[in-house]
Amino acid sequence: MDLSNNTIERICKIFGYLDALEKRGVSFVSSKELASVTGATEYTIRKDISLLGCPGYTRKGYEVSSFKKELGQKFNLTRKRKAGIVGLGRLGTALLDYENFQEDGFEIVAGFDSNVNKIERIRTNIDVFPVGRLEEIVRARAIELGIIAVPAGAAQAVVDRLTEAGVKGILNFSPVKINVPAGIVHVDMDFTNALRFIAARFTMTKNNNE
Amino acid sequence: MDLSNNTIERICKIFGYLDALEKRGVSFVSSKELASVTGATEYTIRKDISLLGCPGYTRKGYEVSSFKKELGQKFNLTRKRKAGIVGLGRLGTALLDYENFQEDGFEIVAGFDSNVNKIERIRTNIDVFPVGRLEEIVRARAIELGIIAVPAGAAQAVVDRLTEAGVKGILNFSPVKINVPAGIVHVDMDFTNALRFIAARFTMTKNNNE
DNA sequence: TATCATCTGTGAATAAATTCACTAAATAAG
DNA sequence: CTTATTTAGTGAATTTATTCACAGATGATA
Repeated sequence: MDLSNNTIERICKIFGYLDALEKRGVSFVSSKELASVTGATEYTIRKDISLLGCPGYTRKGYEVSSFKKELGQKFNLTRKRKAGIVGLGRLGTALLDYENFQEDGFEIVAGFDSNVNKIERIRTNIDVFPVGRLEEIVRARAIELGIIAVPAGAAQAVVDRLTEAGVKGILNFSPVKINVPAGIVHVDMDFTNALRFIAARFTMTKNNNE
Repeated sequence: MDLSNNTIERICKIFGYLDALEKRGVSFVSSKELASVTGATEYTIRKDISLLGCPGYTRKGYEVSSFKKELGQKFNLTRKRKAGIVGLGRLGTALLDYENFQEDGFEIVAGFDSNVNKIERIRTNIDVFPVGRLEEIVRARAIELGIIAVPAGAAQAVVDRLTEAGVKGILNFSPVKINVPAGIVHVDMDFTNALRFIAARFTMTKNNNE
């Protein structure tokens, strides 16, 4: 199977939506509804789903719980993934206790910071360590995902250490481009860049009379 | 001018990189270097830039400061944009003091929360208000960008109020799909979905023997 | 000064992604 | 029971995005 990033992104959104539908007790969902959730068209959604080989039912749509289950299996979204957060500033500590991670199949099993005093002051249920113990803890706890919330200047060094220690994916909140070895998946969450994108789109929008 | 989202995204990344180069005193940058920063190829970068009509110089590349200046003008990235944050939980308060916003042309001029007690406890230099005063403050301070950091259930109502009050762009940190009126630009920053995307890509990666 | 290497710019070619147009099936309505 | 409506599935057509191939330019080198 060789799916494009766009397709995978849509499927991930769909998975989250199916989860919400399931909790609400909804049993079927149409490609049209999924289209509106993902921002794609119903054609694209049906193409995506047909690539996965999941069945839909005429005049009903896709059966929520079995569809979700199948996506979970196909993309290994059922098993809990262990993650560690490096950098426990304002953002890092906020992420430590971000409830949605825990609810949605991800488990934060460690936090790291270079400032030992800060570590002692942090009040959280999650174990926090000095960054010197990063490799040790990543290995010991089989951490698969690294979440980077350190300042820009420290990001690449953290990436190198995380990947060296065996992390397979990285979610990067630092506002710099990071280099990861081949085979390591990473996603950048650059807040400033997102705001810039929005501002840039202002100027592209019709009837823009600023 | 009619640029694709992909192009605008690359341009935004380039703008940020140019800013960093300028601070380092670098005067020229090649399409190859910009390609590695954005994750695109040098061909794509040159196409993007040629769409904008910015000049490059043979055997030198693009002149950093004039290129940055021109991008700033074309996309209105020079003027400071005012933003407000709604929802002052862990994440919202972290964003209130996120230094990079201030450095990069965005100014957080207000925070809002529904919990009045919480508002009194928050220690920050930014003015915080009960969410009841949202429309009033958005209008009074000419806030253009809304940053949403409220729980999922409250997100759509906040979107409606922000857009009604005249906000032109929204950065959504809540993990639900929001509906915005036509003409309003928005970007979703769904952390859980980003982790899901990474996990899903694990299964697509070659030599994946988990 | 002649040659070489490098870098942009861009039309053409290719590849990728999306949309269309239509079929088939199943439920609902009359 | 018949007809209309809704919904998935999918090959073909279209559109969009990327890459290629190469011309043109300029600084470096010998």
